[in-house]
Amino acid sequence: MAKKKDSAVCDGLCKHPETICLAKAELVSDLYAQQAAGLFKVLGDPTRVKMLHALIKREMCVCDLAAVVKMGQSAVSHQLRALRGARLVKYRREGKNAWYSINDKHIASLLCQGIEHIQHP
Amino acid sequence: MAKKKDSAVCDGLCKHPETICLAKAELVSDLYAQQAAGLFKVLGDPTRVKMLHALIKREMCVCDLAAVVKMGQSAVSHQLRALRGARLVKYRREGKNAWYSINDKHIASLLCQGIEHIQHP
DNA sequence: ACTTCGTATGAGCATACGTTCAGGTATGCC
DNA sequence: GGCATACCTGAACGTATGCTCATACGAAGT
Repeated sequence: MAKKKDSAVCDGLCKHPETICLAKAELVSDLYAQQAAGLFKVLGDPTRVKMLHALIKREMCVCDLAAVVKMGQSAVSHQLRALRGARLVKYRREGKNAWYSINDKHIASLLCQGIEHIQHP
Repeated sequence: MAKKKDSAVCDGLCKHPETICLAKAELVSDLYAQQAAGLFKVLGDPTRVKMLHALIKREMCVCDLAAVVKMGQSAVSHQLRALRGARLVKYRREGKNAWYSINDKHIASLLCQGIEHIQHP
């Protein structure tokens, strides 16, 4: 009768204890998994993909970006905040304008790889 | 008085019409942005990052994966469904077990690049 | 100083996501 | 056949996400 199923199905060892042991030893840490997921999560929105894609080519200010991705200035600003938080973009103020650009070449590469991937099924 | 602000701040042309024009011309299509975001979104969860990371090294069955990432079998199965949906993993059945593995080398590379990136601030 | 313009921010709301719970479907063994 | 095992699936629930609206802030221009 006693059924404490689910996570205890194989009670930590299942049929393949050595596989589990090896995999556990090589597993990314919780922290790294969390941070990597955080990075990908920020890339995981169509609006942000478009914004970043546009910023790869050239520095742009907020209202230009809004025009390009056809979204409200507020929405764009919120998304830029997310991108800033993840250090994917940097910005500088010049008078009334804020100029944004890609912070890191690796980010551009990551994004492009993702876009390329979906084109080769 | 009349205030139709926000997306119409610069009414589509702002101060930098040629920038906007160029950026619009080079912008990724809605479809590609959507799909790329979809790909990154699937990568944007710590549990799935761990699962994929483990699957890079070796093929594993569901209950092994559950043990490794310390989650319920049901949760893992749901996540695998998402990974299957995005074609990030493939699986084969062998008797009672379902063996999962990474579907594509590009995915492994993408994931690793993400993990590496967070280690080099 | 007052207004205008570009941008940032907070509240509110609808939707999407991830986990758990409770069954449901095959497959293998007695 | 009957039962246990390995996995899948749908509903439910709390939380997170993305957009809009309204407003606030700071730098010009008058």
